[in-house]
Amino acid sequence: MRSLLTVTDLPQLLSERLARAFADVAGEPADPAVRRSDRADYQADGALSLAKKLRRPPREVAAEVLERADLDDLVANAEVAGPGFLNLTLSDTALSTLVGEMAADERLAVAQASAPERVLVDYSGPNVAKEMHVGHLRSSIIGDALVRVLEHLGHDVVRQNHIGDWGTPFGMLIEHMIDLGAGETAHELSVGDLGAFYQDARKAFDSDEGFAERARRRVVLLQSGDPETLALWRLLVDESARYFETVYERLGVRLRPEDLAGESTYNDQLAPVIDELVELGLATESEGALCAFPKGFTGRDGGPLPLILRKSDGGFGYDTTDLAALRYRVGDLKARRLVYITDLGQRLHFEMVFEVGREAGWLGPRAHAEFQGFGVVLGTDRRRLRTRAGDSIKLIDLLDEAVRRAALIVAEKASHLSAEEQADVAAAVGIGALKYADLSNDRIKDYVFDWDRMLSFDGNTAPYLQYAHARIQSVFRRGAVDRASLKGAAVRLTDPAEHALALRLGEFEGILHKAAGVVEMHRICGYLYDLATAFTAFYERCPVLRADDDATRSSRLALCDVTARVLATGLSMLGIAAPTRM
RNA sequence: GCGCCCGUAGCUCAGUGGAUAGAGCGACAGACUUCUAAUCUGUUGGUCGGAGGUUCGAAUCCUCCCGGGCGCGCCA
Repeated sequence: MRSLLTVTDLPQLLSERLARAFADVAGEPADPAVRRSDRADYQADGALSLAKKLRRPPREVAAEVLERADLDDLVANAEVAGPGFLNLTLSDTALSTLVGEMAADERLAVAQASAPERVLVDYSGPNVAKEMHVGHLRSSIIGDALVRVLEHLGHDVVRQNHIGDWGTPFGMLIEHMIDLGAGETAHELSVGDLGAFYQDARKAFDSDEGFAERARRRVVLLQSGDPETLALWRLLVDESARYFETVYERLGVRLRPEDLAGESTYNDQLAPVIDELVELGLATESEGALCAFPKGFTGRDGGPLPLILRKSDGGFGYDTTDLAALRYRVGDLKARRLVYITDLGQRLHFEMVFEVGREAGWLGPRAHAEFQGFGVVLGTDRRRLRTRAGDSIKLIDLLDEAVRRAALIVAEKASHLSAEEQADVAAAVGIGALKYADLSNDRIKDYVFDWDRMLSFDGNTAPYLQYAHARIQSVFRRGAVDRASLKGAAVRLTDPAEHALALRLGEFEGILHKAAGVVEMHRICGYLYDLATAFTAFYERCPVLRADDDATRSSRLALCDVTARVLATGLSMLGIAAPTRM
């Protein structure tokens, strides 16, 4: 039987304890269905469905479960209520023990996975020589947050930045680079003027037949491995990669050059992959192209829907590349869980890729792939976020504006800080607000982008959480408290607000597991907001530095310390900084 | 045409089988010689898009309909 010393996930702990009793009563495993409750700390609703199965009165079943459950060390009060709910109130001593465990541990008693899983996360995926936009923002920060949580939980994470670094556009891009000269190209790309570079190349391609012809020839040279062409291509890719790095650095997304695994990575695997699919009988000739028809997908005409393995002109498209990437990730990188984070528009494509992967035996018992898509970013007019001219907004412009707006607020409200500190805080608040606005919404839904709302210090925003964190820090400063000394502090909960705060603290670990499992970072956001709310209620009611006696004071300081660390750790899981002064 | 996703308070969003559906903003009324008022307290506000169904119990599961978005063979 697990105790508070090994588990800091309260609902899970209660669930485990009750599960034994439920199993005894049911004669087989039965879900206790533990939930938060507004009538107690938690409620367990499992007796109702179990009663139905056993054809017994629900309250009688609930009472028997309670009779058999071993909850004495955790629960102060447990009773059958309503039609057969079990209302559970945690004991203050149990919660004190739990907070004490968190206070004494660097990791806030969040366990590392005993059986780490190799998880591959595919995210960000910008295109070479093209500007990054809001779509890359979502993929980048959701992926980054997922990676941070998985790593914190002790998993073995492989990041893959599947950049667009191959294909027919590179003919025109390389020719445009030749026209500009390498030096000028490097300059344009390094200063982040990729939009102009790409558009100029496109313009030349569309308006100048001679250029278009050169571009087409250049594609052939590129695909045939012409050394000079490859060198030019390499330059283009390297310059773009450098640019991506500066954006990631600015955003606080921890993608590195070694995480790059663009489409070109799989060039020499395309033919072998096709050979394997042919051998397995999964490839079919159709309309001059070689196709795979995964089971269960139909097209406009009601016929089977293909992935094009080899185009009728002999070339390869992204279907083949994504299949090769899948095979490589499972076979060579040994990933057991693969998470793809792209916009929802690509769902069908990836579901088809995964189905072929299953039919080919790459996926199955040894590995599974998940498509975790996200919705689009809308303006306050409820239409896709764009510039007034109708272009997609450059990601870097968005970052600049976030920090600029935050700086105005900081200058007004934190004039007591030095100019340098103000700049740091503005960056943390601006970028944090931008990321939090995205992460705090359900990934699958579209969300409305609104500067005023995301930068507000009220409500479920990054600035509110950052401020809550900074306020706690100021308590330590004001009281000249050595936080290290709080590690062994005895926690005593007396006020209901302390009890409520401790409950929320005891849910941290479980939230991380849940968020990583279903790739829903907004669960972490909602949790941190609840925690901050519980803290401010505590802070309003319970004097800390002015507590009546030393024992209460040190207990409350320990609550402050653990809360601050959960907030900072939680925000860091989201890739958001928590300044100590604001 | 077929498929996928979304529809919850005036606005922005939580809540996916449990008790009276929650939060922030807005509006209204309060609380600062501050442990940081960048905060907090209270009031206001909902036929959970609609109609059937399953269930002891449905915002949540099923079916149909309405509205919005996206996708459906050689672009990614």
